Amino acid sequence: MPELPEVQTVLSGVIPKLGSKEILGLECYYPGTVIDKLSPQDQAFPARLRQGYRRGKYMILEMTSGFALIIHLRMTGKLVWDKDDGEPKAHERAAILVSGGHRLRFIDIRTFGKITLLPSARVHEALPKLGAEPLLQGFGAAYLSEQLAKSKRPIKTALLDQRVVAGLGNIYVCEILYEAGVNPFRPCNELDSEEFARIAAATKLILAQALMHNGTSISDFRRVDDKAGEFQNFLKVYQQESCPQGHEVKKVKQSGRSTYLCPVCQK
DNA sequence: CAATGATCCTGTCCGC
DNA sequence: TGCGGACAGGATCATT
Repeated sequence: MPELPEVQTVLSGVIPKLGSKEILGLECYYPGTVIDKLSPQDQAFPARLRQGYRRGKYMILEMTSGFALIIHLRMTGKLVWDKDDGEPKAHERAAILVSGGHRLRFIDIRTFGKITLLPSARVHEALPKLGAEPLLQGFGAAYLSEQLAKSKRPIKTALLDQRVVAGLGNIYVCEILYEAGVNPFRPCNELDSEEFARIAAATKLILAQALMHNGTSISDFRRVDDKAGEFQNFLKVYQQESCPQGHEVKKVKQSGRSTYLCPVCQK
């Protein structure tokens, strides 16, 4: 599922495709996929891309017209660069039309993904409250400890909370906690500063490695050019039978989600 | 306020 | 071969 490394990988592919081409419009083929916050007389198109950036799992495309698109892939969303034959493909919920006969197809089997069109000045208020960017300096052992030291929540649940850390999902949280040697069920308030430090370091390490390998193609994640990521080849516990030490990996339900862990390596 | 559960949705896989 | 059910899980909203 698209988490920070996958979203960043998709965005890094989208930016050069749009390049200096003209963005002609935004079409919606499934009710609710496009959230249009403009009044009818507003002119968002045509425009060019001014800048594209990521915040948590959100992609933000700011256009020269002063308007912006916020794109969230949720679970099955994909952005596919393709020739424009004027027809939406299977599961295509929306499309960004581009000059030169191309379109960026928003393909999303389970329809949870969203594209929001709004004035650039309102992007900040339109995004939900998000925690620290895990790859930036503000995120570290001190931040995690400050955020979580008093919480009784299991550490895994806390790391999935986008208000604490922006961009983590089920796959990377499982991998991070294995790397840190911390059991996902441990309550946050029972973790010591050394364990918070290991979790923070593991977060940065795992995300950097995943980014280097263009994300994880579990199920059907693809880049804009339809290439798969490669980090699935480096997973140590998620959907694995045994950990690198040869211990059996356990799969257990934790607040409705599958948690993969090695009970021997993770204390 | 914190924690849990339901909800949205469809393709895939498993057992019978 | 077909069918029902479990499962996948990000984010939001409702409930306890």
